Amino acid sequence: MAGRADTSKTAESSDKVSVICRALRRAIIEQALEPGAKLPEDSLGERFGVSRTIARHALGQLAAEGLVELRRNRIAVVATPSWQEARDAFDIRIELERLVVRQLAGKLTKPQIAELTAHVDAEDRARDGTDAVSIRLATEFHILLAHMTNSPILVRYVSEVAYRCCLTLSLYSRPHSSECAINEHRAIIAALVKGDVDKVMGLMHSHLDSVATRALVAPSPQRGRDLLDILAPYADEASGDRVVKLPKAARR
Amino acid sequence: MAGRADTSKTAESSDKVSVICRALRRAIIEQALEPGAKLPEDSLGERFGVSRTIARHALGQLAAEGLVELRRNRIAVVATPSWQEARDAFDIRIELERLVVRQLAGKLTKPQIAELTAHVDAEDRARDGTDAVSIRLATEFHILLAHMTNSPILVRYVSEVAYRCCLTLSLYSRPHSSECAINEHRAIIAALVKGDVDKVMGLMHSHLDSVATRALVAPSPQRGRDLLDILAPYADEASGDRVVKLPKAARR
DNA sequence: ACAGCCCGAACTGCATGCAATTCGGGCGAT
DNA sequence: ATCGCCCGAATTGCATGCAGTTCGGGCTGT
Repeated sequence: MAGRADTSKTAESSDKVSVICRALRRAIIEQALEPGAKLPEDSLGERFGVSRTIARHALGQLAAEGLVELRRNRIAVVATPSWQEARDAFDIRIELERLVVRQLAGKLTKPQIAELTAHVDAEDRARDGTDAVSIRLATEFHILLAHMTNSPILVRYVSEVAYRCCLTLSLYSRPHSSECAINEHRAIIAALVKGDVDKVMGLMHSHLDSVATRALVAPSPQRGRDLLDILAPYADEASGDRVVKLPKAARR
Repeated sequence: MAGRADTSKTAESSDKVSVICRALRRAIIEQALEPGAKLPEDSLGERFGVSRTIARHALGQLAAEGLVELRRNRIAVVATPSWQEARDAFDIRIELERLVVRQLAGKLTKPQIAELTAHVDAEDRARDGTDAVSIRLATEFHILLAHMTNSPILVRYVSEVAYRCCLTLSLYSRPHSSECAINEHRAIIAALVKGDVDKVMGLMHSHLDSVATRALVAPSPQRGRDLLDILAPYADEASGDRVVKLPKAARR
């Protein structure tokens, strides 16, 4: 009822493909796979005991979700969103999740409330564990909320954009100090139960916004890591003076 | 500048696959392919001059977008969203497009304004043409707006959800009386140029909302077309009295 | 040393082939 | 007649094979 099995109708063709997708998604949001990590089809196929065809199909799905970047004739890599894209993703996420809580306010059933509080408790318990797990749990809290709207489309979009945000956090955030404040999750649950629509929408907004602004620390001139962009301002003067050599270390 | 080529980084692996995707998307939103239409892999491959592998991959992508439904070991079909899903899609769309115009208000460049008005003029000119074309143009107007935000993610989501809405219109709408009022498009452009954020957000909201409510005419007891649901209320009394026969015509 | 070229290895793009499953029509039983 | 079963055709699920492209390291010339 409350938490559905999710394999229902959200694409995810057969089984093997979706298994790989799930595994990779999880690896990505737990930062076991960093942005830019290579994902050769054979390796994936070998690791998961399937042929390249299937691995390839899975990569296609993940690319459609924006988690993976596919370049023709080149090895697929974990997506490396630009800072601007990260900010855009958070903006979208804010709107979508406001919609979620708007639909949910005052409509939660007892078992749903129990499930949510149980999840937050789990988040609490995981505080001593690795960052990876707590990040995943924090994200899953939001996805759990989306599930409760019973709107598959909303679930899909919230999930996707939440994953993307996770991805960007691993790029642009500091050691993410317990990033998704657990107390804010509790506050959201409380406001949802109380049925105060405006309050809960405000809470969700500030919750996400604070995560975004705390994490996405300004266009940070250096962290941009895209060689071309970094060099752009110097390009004009390149003729006048010799630029520092970048023989090999600069690649990749 | 204004209207980008879009083949940039939004997944869409190589070429052949994305060609098929685009063709099918278009066929779907122009209602050449109705919801429920079968999409066998071989036929597609044959039609587009590729192997089943590629056709299959394309179907996977479209399924990820929610335009196609994939069932294990069964022929893929054009998605048939439930009425509730249609309503949900419109709700999401409203939020997303409000975000679009919020970002755009007062920020449009001259050439962008020209492009928009040119598009609306094209919509006007197409009024005598087939419904299919005018529906497509109306949808493309919204996607064009999204493009101008320069946010690939927003473009992707707005496009997807707009296509989905198109799909549902072909299911639940009446002959859609020039459904996406062209004048409302003009009004939106005007408000965007004027830079009145609240006004334009309101306009977009009511524009989409009116399309939604005018088209999605209530849960309409009959139009539901899912035999099982229709019969559900009668199931209890089935033992007492013979139900009208439904030998073969009832199927599909 | 250093840059540039070159060639083998690695990898992707795609088609094809085979096994498993579903579909659909005809045939026999009721 | 109608229902149910059964079997061939259609179709999917997946692996493999081959051709074309990219990658990366060593070699050569300067």
